[in-house]
This record gives sequence, structure tokens and C-alpha cells, in this order.
Amino acid sequence: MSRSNPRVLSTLERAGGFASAQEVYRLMQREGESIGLTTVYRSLQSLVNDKIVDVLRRDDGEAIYRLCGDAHHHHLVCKGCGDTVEIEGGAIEKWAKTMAEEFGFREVGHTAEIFGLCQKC
Amino acid sequence: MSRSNPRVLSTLERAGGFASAQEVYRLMQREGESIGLTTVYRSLQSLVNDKIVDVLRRDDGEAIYRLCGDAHHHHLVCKGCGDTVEIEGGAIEKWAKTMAEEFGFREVGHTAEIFGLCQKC
DNA sequence: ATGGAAATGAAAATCATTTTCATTTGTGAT
DNA sequence: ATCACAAATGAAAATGATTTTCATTTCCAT
Repeated sequence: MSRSNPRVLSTLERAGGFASAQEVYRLMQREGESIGLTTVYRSLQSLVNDKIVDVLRRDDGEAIYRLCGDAHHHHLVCKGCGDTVEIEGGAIEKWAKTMAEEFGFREVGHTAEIFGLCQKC
Repeated sequence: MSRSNPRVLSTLERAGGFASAQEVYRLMQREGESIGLTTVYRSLQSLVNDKIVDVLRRDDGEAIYRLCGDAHHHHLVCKGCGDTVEIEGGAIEKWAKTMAEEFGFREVGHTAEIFGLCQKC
């Protein structure tokens, strides 16, 4: 086990609450912080487990970490610029619950994401 | 430049219109087809360019290719045994479309998956 | 101080994907 | 049929993010 290094979270915040592990690492280096890439990965991982940040994927497959607000939400992601909008998923919650019940599933969770090109792109 | 090897498309279809490059490759191998991994990647790439398939990302970052225009479905996956049920997502389609329009997004796609424990587990 | 648990990071391992490059195949002109 | 050249192929190497290993260091509680 390992707890998150607080400097990692603070750097992610400073990055606009949105960055890849490599970016967080480079940022910390540039700012003269002494930290290893491994620790950055581990810290982000741990923040994800604690649901303090969540993780998406760029088009190129790189994982990007972002501070999440409190409520359960979904994302509308631009394939072009990566811009992300947090959206409500009331319809999804109901759908997931209905489907799960229909097939007798318990302890149900779900993922849902919408992607496309935003106005600018 | 290179055109898509038709056997790749045919295999992707046979896979349910939904698979990663590695999976397509393994499938073709298992079926005794002689093809290189490189060609599989190139063919899928080319199919994406021609907008015959589109590409999403799994949670683990692996790219998955799927025939577009395919009446696509979603999955209900058991966390215990991995059993998967294909389900309809009518409600999702509408939700995705509505949300995307609201924020002015174009060329919209989406992913959605439900997971939980099935009756047996 | 002392021992053990947790944290750290350098280096190696992993894995999907891309690039390189030499070879093979297909095609059209002669 | 033969020649010439473009396109396709695939083995192997390169790339790049992420994970694992493991030896070392830091923290605490006693």
C-alpha cells in the first residue's frame, strides 16, 4: 500500500486539475521538486482509488487525471482538443438500474462517456 | 499508403464488430490465417481513415475498433466471472444525442457499460 | 536508540503500437 | 513471357506509457 504524496495532488490542482502522469512529473521537475516518476504514478493511482481524482483517456491512449467534483457525473469529451464538460447522467442511472435488475445483477456500477468534436474543433 | 486487407475487416465483423487489434490478430492466427500483426494494425488504421470503423479506448488504454453504423449494443459485465450480456441502449442513445447537442458537439459517439455481480456469483 | 512498516525511486520489465527496411506480390507496358 | 516499378507485407527494432522489482531511506511507536 501507499498513500498519495500531497505534492502530487497540489501539482495536479495547479495544472488546472487536468493532466497526465508524465505531465505532472515534468511540471514538478521544472519546479525543482525532487520526486520520482514511480511515485507520481503511485500517488495518482491512490487518488483514483480514493475517488479524489478520476481518470480518462486521451485519443492517443495516454491516461489523464482530473480532480472530480463531488457528485457522480459523466463526461462529454472533445476528440479534438480534449476539452471536457461534466454532465448529468440521470437517464443513465435509471437505465443501468433497470437493465441490471432485468438480468439479476447486484452491486451495480456503470461507466458512460460521450465524445465528439466541440464547436471550436 | 496501404489499402486494408479484406480479411481483417471480415474478421472484425466475425468478432461481433468490436475488438482490439491484438484480438483480431489472435483470432486470425487461431483460424490459421497467415497475416502479420503489422498488417492488422495498418488495415484497421486504414479502415478508420475511410470511416468504415471507428475507434474507442478501453479502460486499460487499449484501442478497440468497431464497425460504424453497426446497430451497436452495450455490455452488462459480471465482476465475478466475467460473464457478459449484450443489452440494448436506447435510452443512452437519446441521452448522448441530447447532451451533445446541448453543448454543440458534432460527430458524436459514446461508450457505456454496466458492471455488477451476476446471480451465480 | 531499535525494529518494523511504509514510502521512495532507479532500473528493468511489460505491453500496445509504430517505424524501419528488406522482401514479395501485383500490375501494366513492352 | 519479361521487365520495371509501385504497393503490400511482415519480422524485427524502436517508442512510449505504465507497472514491477527490489534495495534503500524515512517514519513511528516502543
